[in-house]
Amino acid sequence: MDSRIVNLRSKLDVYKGMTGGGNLADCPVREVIQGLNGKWSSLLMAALAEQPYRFGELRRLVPDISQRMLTQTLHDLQRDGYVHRKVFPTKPPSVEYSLTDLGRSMFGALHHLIQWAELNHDAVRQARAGFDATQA
Amino acid sequence: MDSRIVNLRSKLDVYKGMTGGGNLADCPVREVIQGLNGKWSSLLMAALAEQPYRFGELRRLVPDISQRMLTQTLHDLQRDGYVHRKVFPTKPPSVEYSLTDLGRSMFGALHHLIQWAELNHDAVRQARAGFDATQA
DNA sequence: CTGTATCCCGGGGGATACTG
DNA sequence: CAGTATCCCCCGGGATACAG
Repeated sequence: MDSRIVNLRSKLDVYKGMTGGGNLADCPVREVIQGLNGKWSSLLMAALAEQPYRFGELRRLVPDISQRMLTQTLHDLQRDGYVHRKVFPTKPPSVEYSLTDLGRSMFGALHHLIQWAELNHDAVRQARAGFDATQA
Repeated sequence: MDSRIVNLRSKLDVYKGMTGGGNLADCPVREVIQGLNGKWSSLLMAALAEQPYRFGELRRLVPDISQRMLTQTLHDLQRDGYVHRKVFPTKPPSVEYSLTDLGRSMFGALHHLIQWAELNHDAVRQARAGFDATQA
């Protein structure tokens, strides 16, 4: 069996998470991808991939995030199973956020994209500049 | 030199695209990542990774995208250098969209995330369901 | 210290109609 | 066929104030 045959499965079908007639509206892959679409999701994943952090540490680490969005993004990441929230019943209370196994697994994939962006952001910048120049 | 030393470079620093005191506000990696944050960007990249498509073909391929967002998303992807737009001066005119080398390179990285999503969306779904159950 | 609760604004994104 | 143009709505996300 030619391995190219395998590759004939449409990348769009892979995206849809199903082959052929699947309804694109509610497709599982899109749900997952959009969970990372927030302004701060991937950044916080990168931070927590480094080590567990407390709430205040994260806030200092990412100075331009609002308290509201930090809470909400962590909440969303926890909901999707990427982040574990551990409360220490001290006074005043402290909370530690860390990646779950699922979160580390997901970041392994996300990391490729981040590394690509680091290596190629110059090319993207130039593409934008060139494109904008012609549109002027 | 211990290879673990290399890994000591903070994943957050990698994300910032600079080490240490970089300003997180305007960091190149974030710019690139957010270029893919749109609702339709990654989906269209997946489609065009398969093969070049004409405008109308894409619209039929993704029935739930509005004409406006298809135009705009393709425009944005072209601006970032991922997509090439080729006009055939026929009557009526036809336009073909395809990935550039940069686009194919970027999709190579994005593909990891899409594949991960396909393999693990069940786990994410369950995490969400479990989380929502406790919050009820 | 770690959050909610409100208020508010800008922009992403849908529906529809019109043009080359 | 492949777009623009316009209108409009919703919600992501910031600022601020309050609470356990």
